[in-house]
Amino acid sequence: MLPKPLVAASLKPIILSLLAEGEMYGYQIIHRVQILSDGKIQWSASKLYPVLHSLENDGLLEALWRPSETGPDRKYYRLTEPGYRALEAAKQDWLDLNAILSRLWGAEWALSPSS
Amino acid sequence: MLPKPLVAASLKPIILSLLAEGEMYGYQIIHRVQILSDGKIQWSASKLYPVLHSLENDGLLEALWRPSETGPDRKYYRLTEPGYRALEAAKQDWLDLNAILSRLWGAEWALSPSS
DNA sequence: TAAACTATATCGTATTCTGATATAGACTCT
DNA sequence: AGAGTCTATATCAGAATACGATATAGTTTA
Repeated sequence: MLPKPLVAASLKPIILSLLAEGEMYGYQIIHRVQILSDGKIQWSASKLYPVLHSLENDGLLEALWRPSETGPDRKYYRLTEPGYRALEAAKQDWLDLNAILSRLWGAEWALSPSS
Repeated sequence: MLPKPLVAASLKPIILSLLAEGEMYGYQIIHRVQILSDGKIQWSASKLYPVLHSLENDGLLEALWRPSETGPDRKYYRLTEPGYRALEAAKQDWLDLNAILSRLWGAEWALSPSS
């Protein structure tokens, strides 16, 4: 399990990244992140849903209800155009911070993205 | 300026890293971080001091007052042995998170630390 | 002697987080 | 049919955290 501040810092970037790959619903995101992170990140529903609502409110996501074949309806989210731009900005922030840390932790920490 | 959650996530790791290079006092840390980050991270005194106290309380830092030639006394901090270990743990956490993000953002984001 | 700068410290509000709880559809079992 | 479980979204209230404002105080400048 990663420390709380790291989990908090990666929350929005990860949501945006997952949705950039295709639409997903809340529970699905939680399970996907659990797998993706080898269990190092575990989001609760009460953590995820308010963030989804706030991203939707900011116009970065849009939601659509779809029926499930095996349970209650699901609310699928997908990225809007501003959402894609926010994702690029988030990547750049991460790049900036890694650059700062690489000044402290040495060259082997430096990322060299093609962008 | 980096987003608030990223600043929060990097706060303790950066403090530990700076002090691993030698003892420093609060104001000095604030100025150093400002330079180090090209202004992308700007800590206020009211943000830094409580964190220094909490790290000291956790036994990761120890403090010693020294006179200044040009103003009020300064409280210098240095890493304790647990502090050095906490720094290594923080680096590992960062490494883990970058690995997770690299699964989303592609191979060019992967760090290959010698560790 | 007053203003400006350095330096540490803390308070009280504001914000953010999250465990607990609510709602509800579908499925299983007896 | 009723009870229990699982999936799924949603919200609230207390807890934890963040931070602007403010306080204290020594030194320097004017």
